[in-house]
Amino acid sequence: MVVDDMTDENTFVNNDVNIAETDENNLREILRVRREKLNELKRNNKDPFKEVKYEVNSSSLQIKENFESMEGQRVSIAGRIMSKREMGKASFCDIQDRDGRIQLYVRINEVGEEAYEDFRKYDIGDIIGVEGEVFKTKKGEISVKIDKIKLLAKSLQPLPEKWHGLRDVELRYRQRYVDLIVNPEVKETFIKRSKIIKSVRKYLDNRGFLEVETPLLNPIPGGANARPFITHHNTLDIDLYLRIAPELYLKRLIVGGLEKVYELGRMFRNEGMSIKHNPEFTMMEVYQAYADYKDMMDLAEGIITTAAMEVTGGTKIVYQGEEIDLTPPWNRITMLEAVKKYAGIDFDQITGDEEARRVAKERGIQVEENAKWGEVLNAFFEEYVEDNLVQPTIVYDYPVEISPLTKRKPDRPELTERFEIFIVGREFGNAYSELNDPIDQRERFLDQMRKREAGDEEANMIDEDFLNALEYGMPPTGGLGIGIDRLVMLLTDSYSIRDVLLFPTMRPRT
RNA sequence: GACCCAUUAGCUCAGUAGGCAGAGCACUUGACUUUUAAUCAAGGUGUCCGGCGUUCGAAUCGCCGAUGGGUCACCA
Repeated sequence: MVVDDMTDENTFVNNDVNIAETDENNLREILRVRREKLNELKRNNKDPFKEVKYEVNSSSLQIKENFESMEGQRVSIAGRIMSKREMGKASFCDIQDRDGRIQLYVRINEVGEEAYEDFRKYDIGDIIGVEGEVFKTKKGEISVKIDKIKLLAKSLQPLPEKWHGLRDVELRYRQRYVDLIVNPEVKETFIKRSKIIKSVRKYLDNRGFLEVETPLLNPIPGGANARPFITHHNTLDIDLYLRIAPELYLKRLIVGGLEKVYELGRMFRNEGMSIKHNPEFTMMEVYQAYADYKDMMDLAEGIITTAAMEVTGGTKIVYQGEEIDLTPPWNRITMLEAVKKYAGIDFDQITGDEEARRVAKERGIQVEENAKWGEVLNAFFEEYVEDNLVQPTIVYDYPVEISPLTKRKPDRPELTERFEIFIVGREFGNAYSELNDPIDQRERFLDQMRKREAGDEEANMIDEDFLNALEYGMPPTGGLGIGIDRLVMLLTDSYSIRDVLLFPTMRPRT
């Protein structure tokens, strides 16, 4: 908007905080006082919200790290007031910028009487820009002796207590902005998250993988067993699903000849929430033509250990009190061996679905009435094995029944060339030699369809276009998916997925 | 979805046997020109998550509900 001749802007702008909106009379004392301060600033033509820019030439960290060379130099910095210690005609306060905190020394002689009186009214939480000289106090704290100070934004809400910070988990998730202001370790976690994602991208980019973007809005959700979110497009008048996995699109690109592709992005699954599950989460999937699942094992180790190195400086980490050694190579064990080891049952000796179900019944393992051999094997794996896989372990050769998109082992068609990565008893990745036989893929889809008709809402739907793509010929291909949120949890020692999501899904407050 | 736990001042938390609702920080006023959880003096905090009930009397006991957390189930 362009307004000419705005000689008296008070004609256009209500100078006071909107009383009707804030219902000032009903505000608590602590909130009312700050609004009154703002109104007074406006009356004195010092409305901080009219400031548009502040020239900053240093930061708290820069000053602290380079004190020797910067002592006595003038700097211009800005940040949020986090504490104040007033002593009459001189004061100390700490401001916080993106790098941390630094102490300011504000003296009436330096800033002048009017500015000093204004400063005394500034609140913890206000944002200021200051200029002054770098020095060290008697007690040895690196500080800035201020001679110019400007209020850049007024904080109308009091910050949480300086000592305990914000502890209320619900408030921390709902008002992450406050959490970030007062809990430094939260900021640290999200900086690490960003580094991990950068590291994964860099690792793949350096190896010639092409980052691509495939649709989030899918006519047919595929690539995983999960219930999707449904939405509607008005112009096309069709329901669309939010993607549950990018797999089928990425494999179309392999058919198209891109050969080495990956996508790192948000997935959506309309399922339960827990410390490990959020309805939207981030996953990386990578596909490489002419490679197999063994290649994907090496790739997975490389991606994860490189991220660990970049974020923690090593490959030995501690997660929730447990020492984890990510140094490759990781343990590798077949699912059959693992079940034999931890459950004491050799599924190689069990022939047929019926016998498998009988063994499950004996052990009190719940399986579907018509569960197949492979499904029973998987049930045993989940019940007996997973929790034991604390150190990084690659479990491979999964049964075909639970792997509808995976190539069979040439010598054992009831098994597939698939593996999952387990660390601290949790799944971190899933990979396989991709099924590229369109005839077999159609059979697998039909099998999934039968499960769907039997009431399994998570079973795959038939994706005819994907089958069509396979019919053009997809080279032998290795694919790998890594749950990024879980990786971030592992490398930041976070207990809950909500601690690595800036804005976790919450029920709206009424 | 089931079960368990939590909800008290802006924040962090006490609270009782069912009997006037508390502390620290923050805030207000005053003192203080090198403090750092600054200090000193004085001062006001409130839908005790909501509703219903029991009771002379409920923050406290009961029931229903809300939100969050945890465990389990499903999943990555």
